[in-house]
Amino acid sequence: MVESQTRQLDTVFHALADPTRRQMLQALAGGERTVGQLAEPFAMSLAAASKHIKALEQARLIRREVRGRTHVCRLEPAPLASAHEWLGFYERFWAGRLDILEQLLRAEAGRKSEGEKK
Amino acid sequence: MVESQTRQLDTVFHALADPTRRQMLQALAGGERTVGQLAEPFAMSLAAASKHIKALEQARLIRREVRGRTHVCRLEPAPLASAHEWLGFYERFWAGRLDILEQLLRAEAGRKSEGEKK
DNA sequence: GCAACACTCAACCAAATGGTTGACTCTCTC
DNA sequence: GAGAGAGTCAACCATTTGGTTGAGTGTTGC
Repeated sequence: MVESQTRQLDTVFHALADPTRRQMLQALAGGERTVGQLAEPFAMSLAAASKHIKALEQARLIRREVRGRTHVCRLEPAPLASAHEWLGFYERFWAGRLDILEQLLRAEAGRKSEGEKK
Repeated sequence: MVESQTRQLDTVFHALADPTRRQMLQALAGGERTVGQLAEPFAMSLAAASKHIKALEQARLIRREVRGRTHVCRLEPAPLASAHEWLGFYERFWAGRLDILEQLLRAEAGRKSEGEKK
């Protein structure tokens, strides 16, 4: 299950590594879109766009509902949350420096106000 | 510059899409590591591991300092922060639902405790 | 100064990626 | 029911990726 989580991150980060797919996600942030609508902004064949959409689908970043002859896609945010959480682990490395700075400032402030017991 | 940011996200997400490279980052979260130390846990040649390290370096996720014959790597968190921030845009999509759920629960609780003014 | 060490580099290979085109399957509309 | 529309599928192609091995480059230590 750690294994499967690893694979999930593999496919999610791989899906996010392509600018076309990231743009598609941003389009979907505006609401449901058909395959045709998602493909339209790009200078590539519909088949190529369809492959990108499939990659997003396999990463479970989107879900597809077939309505008649059109396929409507919508954002499925859970894997994005996982990726966000994974990155959050490293937050201390870019925020941590601020924390250390803060500690130093507190210590400095503490030394200045020494003796004045609350 | 939007262009360059896009490319940066490309390389960062691509670097993160590989489990070997993610493990290397986690090792580096524990502090500085040499190329040999980073490569050691993996059942692959040093040359292969070196390529992974170069991928991390090109994504600016790590920095390398040459000390004599050893190359010491350390985490460079800024691009992780960018990726985290990019994902953060979608937070409303997974947090929003929880908000709605929360509202429903509150409404439910409110209905149950109707009349019992605090 | 020479052998071992810590790596990188280059050439090579198989598999995956990202694109194309053409044929095919449904579905809708007239 | 025939044609147009929406989209997938399969075959193909060039490029990239992720690995290998073997040789090469500095550095260190005896």
